[in-house]
Amino acid sequence: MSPSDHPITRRFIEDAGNTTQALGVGRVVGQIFAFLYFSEAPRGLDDMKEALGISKGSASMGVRQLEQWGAVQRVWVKGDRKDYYTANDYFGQIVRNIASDLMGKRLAGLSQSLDAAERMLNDSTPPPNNATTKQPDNSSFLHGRLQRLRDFQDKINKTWNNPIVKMMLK
Amino acid sequence: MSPSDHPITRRFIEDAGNTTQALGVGRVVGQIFAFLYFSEAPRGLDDMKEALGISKGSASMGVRQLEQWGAVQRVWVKGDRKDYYTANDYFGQIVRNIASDLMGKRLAGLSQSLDAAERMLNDSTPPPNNATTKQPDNSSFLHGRLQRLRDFQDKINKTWNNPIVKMMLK
DNA sequence: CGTATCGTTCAAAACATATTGAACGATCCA
DNA sequence: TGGATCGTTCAATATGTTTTGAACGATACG
Repeated sequence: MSPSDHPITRRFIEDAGNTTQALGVGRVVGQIFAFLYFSEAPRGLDDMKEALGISKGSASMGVRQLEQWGAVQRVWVKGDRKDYYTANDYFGQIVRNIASDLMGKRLAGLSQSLDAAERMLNDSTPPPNNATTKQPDNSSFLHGRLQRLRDFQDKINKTWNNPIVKMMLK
Repeated sequence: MSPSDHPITRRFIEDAGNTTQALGVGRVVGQIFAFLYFSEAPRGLDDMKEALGISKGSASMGVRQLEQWGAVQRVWVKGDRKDYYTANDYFGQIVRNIASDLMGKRLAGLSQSLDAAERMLNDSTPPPNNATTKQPDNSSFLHGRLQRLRDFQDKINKTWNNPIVKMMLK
């Protein structure tokens, strides 16, 4: 009995697929997770392939993604050399992992851009007492905006790492 | 002087575009916001069109999206009947607005699916003392999984509405 | 060994989404 | 009122992403 046969679980599989797609992570990822989540017994690539109507390649890539996020766990079934998987239900941890993965690089990128900006501004800043240098655009405005960005970056990091927040999601 | 001419701001415009694209919200949205964020003076659709190399239609749609999220504000420039815009820098509020918009519908969808599931399960549950009814799949397993989903839903809502979290992002 | 059965890879194709731009209605001004 | 200048819309198109599936290497087993 496959979850994709049951009208209830079929709907959740659909929902999960739409959600992961909206997150920019591909629809099959969500589908596979939901399929496993509603499977009592572990499942292999061929089960997913058949139940969800996807290719074996998709199943392989999707399940690997899920594994990297700790959303899914590989289990050994003795006497069988296929890979079998089950879904984790520590949603809080999974969400944190995914968010870290998706947000992390982006915050690092922002940090780099801010550093680069600061460097360029310092290099091109004229000696303070040289009054003749033209200042074509209002560079104090730019400084202010960059500062606001730094503040925001800090706040995000602090909120994300806040123990209370961690606990609430755990 | 347009932000898109400045090497520093040009980079932020690029970053912002990539970020919003990754969020599944379209690249121009981020580009427009960064452009406005680094413009001291208000800007009109034609400014965006020229500075970012996008069509007027894109500028119109993107700026409207930003307006709905409270990320951008319309300002009147007297003697000109064009629409001008400036960027807000209450990032915390903006993030909350966007997250509510993107997450809200999805959580509502989950809620509906859970309700529907519960209804279907109740309808098809046999009278407790009728021992002859077949129970083809382990329905207690399904119940458990649905319950875990409900718990998760609750936790997300509570965390999101928690005053501490609100304050940290404000 | 040779064969069968896995999971993985990646170029090509299918698909989905964002962007364009011409047409349009609204508004302003002479 | 007529013409000019806005912003908006939406079908067509361009762009980008996901999915497929044949080819492949690895491993188990007779």
